[in-house]
Parts: sequence; C-alpha cells; structure tokens
Amino acid sequence: MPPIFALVDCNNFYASCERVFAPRLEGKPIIVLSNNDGCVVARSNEAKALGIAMGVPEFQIRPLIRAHQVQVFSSNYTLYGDMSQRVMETLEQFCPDLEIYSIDEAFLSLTGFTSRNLTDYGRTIRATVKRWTGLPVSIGIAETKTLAKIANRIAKRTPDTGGVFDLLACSDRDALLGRVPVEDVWGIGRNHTRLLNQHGIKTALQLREVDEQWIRKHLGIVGLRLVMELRGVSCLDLEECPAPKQSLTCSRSFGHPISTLAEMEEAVSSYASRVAEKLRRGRLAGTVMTVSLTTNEFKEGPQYSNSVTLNLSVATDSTADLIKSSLRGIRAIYKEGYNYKKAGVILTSLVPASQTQADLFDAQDRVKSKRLMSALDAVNDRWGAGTLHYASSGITKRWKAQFQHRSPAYTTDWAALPIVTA
DNA sequence: TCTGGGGTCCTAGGACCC
DNA sequence: TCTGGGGTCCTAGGACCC
Repeated sequence: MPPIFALVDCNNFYASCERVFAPRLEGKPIIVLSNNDGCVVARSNEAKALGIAMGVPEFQIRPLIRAHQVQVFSSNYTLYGDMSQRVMETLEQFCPDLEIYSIDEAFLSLTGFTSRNLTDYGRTIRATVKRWTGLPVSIGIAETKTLAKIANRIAKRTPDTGGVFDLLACSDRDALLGRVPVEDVWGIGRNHTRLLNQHGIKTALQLREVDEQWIRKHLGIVGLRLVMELRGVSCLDLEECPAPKQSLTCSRSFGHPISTLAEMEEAVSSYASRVAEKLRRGRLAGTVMTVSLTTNEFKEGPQYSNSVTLNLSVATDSTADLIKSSLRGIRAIYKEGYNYKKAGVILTSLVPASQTQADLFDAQDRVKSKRLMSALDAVNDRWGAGTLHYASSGITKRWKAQFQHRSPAYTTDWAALPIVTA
C-alpha cells in the first residue's frame, strides 16, 4: 500500500499557548521571547503582520512594541510542554501511528485510510484539537513527509482551505510547487538556498527536476533523498519510537556578563547539575563531557571562546561527579580579562543507566550516591526545581537569566490555576 | 543596557592496520 | 628516476531542524 502522511503543526505554537489562557488577547499581536528575554521566538499572525521577524532581538523592536501595544511574553516551557502533550494525546485518538516530531508538530500515517475523504478527516482532527486544547493547528497531507510539509504550508497560508490541504486530491500540483520558494522546502537552509539560486533553481518545482548526479555531488545523500521525496518517492519513514538520545546539553546566556572565575564556576556547576537531572529523568548516564564558554561576539573588545572535552572513564549520572568534572573543565579553559556571555555543559556517549560499567578502580560508594540522588530529585519534584542544590552552584546566582514577562504555569502548578470569574 | 537553546546527520580527512 | 591500497575508526566542522 502506498504510504500517506499527514503533518499536523500548531499555528504560532508558543503565542497560541499564551492566548489560550488570556482570551482577551484574541486578535491582538503577541510575541514570545527566548531565554533572557533576548530574541523573538514566536509571533501571532497579528505580530507577523506588523513586520516583526523571527529571531530579532527584543530591544530592536521596542518602539514597534509600544506603538502597537504588542503583548510580550517570556518563554514558559513548562506550560508549552504540557500543552504539547495534550495536543499529541488528542491526535493519538485519531491515528495510533504517530511520530512526535517536535514540540508543536507530529506526523501521522494515514496509509490505509483511503476509504475516507482525507480532507474531511483532517478537518475533524483540527476541530477536535481546537475544542479539547484551545489550540489552532494546520494539516498537510501527501505521499511523502517532504510533500506533507509543503501541503501544510499551503494549508496555513490559504484561508479557504480551512486549515487542511491534501496534495493527493489536488489537480494542479506543479503550479503549486512552482510557487513554493526553494528556501521553504524542508531541509533547504541558507547555504543550500544560495547554492541553488546561483544555479537558477528558485522553486520547489525546479528542485524536483534537478539531475540526480548533480544533486548528489552538491547536496550529498540528504539532498538526493529530499529530491526523491519531492518526486513522490517516500524515503523518510514514520519513526514512532524515538531513537535513544545521543547527547544532552545545558547551555545558557548569563543575565549579566561574568568576569570572575568564581562566578563562572557557580554557573557551570549549576549547568552540570541540570544535565545530571536530565540524565536521571531519561534513565541515562554519560561518559564524555564537553565544557565551553564564550564572550559576546556582538560587543566590541577582545573575544575569546573555547571548549574542552573530558573523558569521565565511567558513565555517571551523579550530580556530584558531573559538577566535579565540569569544574575541572572550566578551570582548564577560563582566562582572566574577558567578559563572558555564555557557557555550556554537553554530555555525550550516553548509555542506559542500567548498563553502566562498574569500574574496578572506582572507589566511590555508588549505591549510596544513587540513594542521595533519588532523594535530591524527589525533594525538587515536590517543592520545585532548585529547592535542594549543591553549594558550588551558588546561593545568590546573580548570573542567572532574567524573565521579565513570564506567564504563570497555568496547567502544572496548583497555585497558578487560572481563575474563572462569573 | 539589551542578540536563545537543544538537537541530528553527514562528510572529509587523518591515524592506523594489514 | 619511479615506493600500494583498501578498510575501519575517530573527530571536527558544516548544514540542517524546531
């Protein structure tokens, strides 16, 4: 049976999540900012219409924000993560074969659903998600994932589709592909766009017709797959079981520049703690740690960035171990005389925690450490992240990122439940 | 004053082995 | 004169994604 994919994508996801809990903002421009309230990472349609671009720094659009009373939110990942889960659970009711592709997107396999009118089925899905979660979605349907992405884009931009577009049921496919700029094709980024444009390839339709040898040479195997997908040959399967994670990162910009080793040690050790928590949550342990730091490239003055990779010799998920290594790393690369903007801790060579190798020369009491970590996680789950933490992570944390416009955790914290007044 | 964070996959080139 | 070649593993860097 030939495969059929649907791509379901939440419209302006973060902005829409904020609006669900602030219905007075219906029809108003909304933006959501990145960590530290740095850049715009989500915009409602009204904000897009004002010309606010994705990724612009907030300080550059302040006059626009004031002039049009744009509603500004800091990002609230607890809220978005919970809303995402509700959307995915709803989709599962309609189609058990589902791949959660990102926080706001899922691919469904509609292979074998052809006895139905797929556009109608999509409309039912869309209406149900809206009713159960309050969030608007768009749905694109086609015989490959890459084409489903394009169908989704058409659904989103063409109001009379009612938010659902089935490329299989469409008679003028070539005309539509001819209107899709090549940079909007899934898998074509800035650099490939430049290369393709230099060779006169400007649309999805033109990309589809490119010679296979040429594409293999210039865009590699990934590019070749992409072209085949545009031709309707499915090369990317639905991946229902996510592959095990290969790396785990905590990297953050500071609330203000750091210029002392002591403060840098605090930050890095708190990032290492965060990585340790994520490891334990995923029942993983890590063997190789990379610690990095960097100054602010947007500023004048001397720049420095560096990283160091440490082999931990034994896979671990212990906060104490990881802090110790992160401090060793940061001391190796820290140089006096710079204003640092950001640091990070990355763990790689991850293995399931149950399969960690015992090291004969490892003198530590692993059982004791494990009990300590369980207690630490339990307290922080119950009383809030960071209730218990290692002293090396600092008490004042002056370097921590700022969130001036954060909305409450409406759906995950009893104290923040929205209140309905009659 | 103020510019995010967290991932994956592929490729080219070097080291090493036989 | 003229000095192999193929396979594997590892790593750094590039490109892309949301």
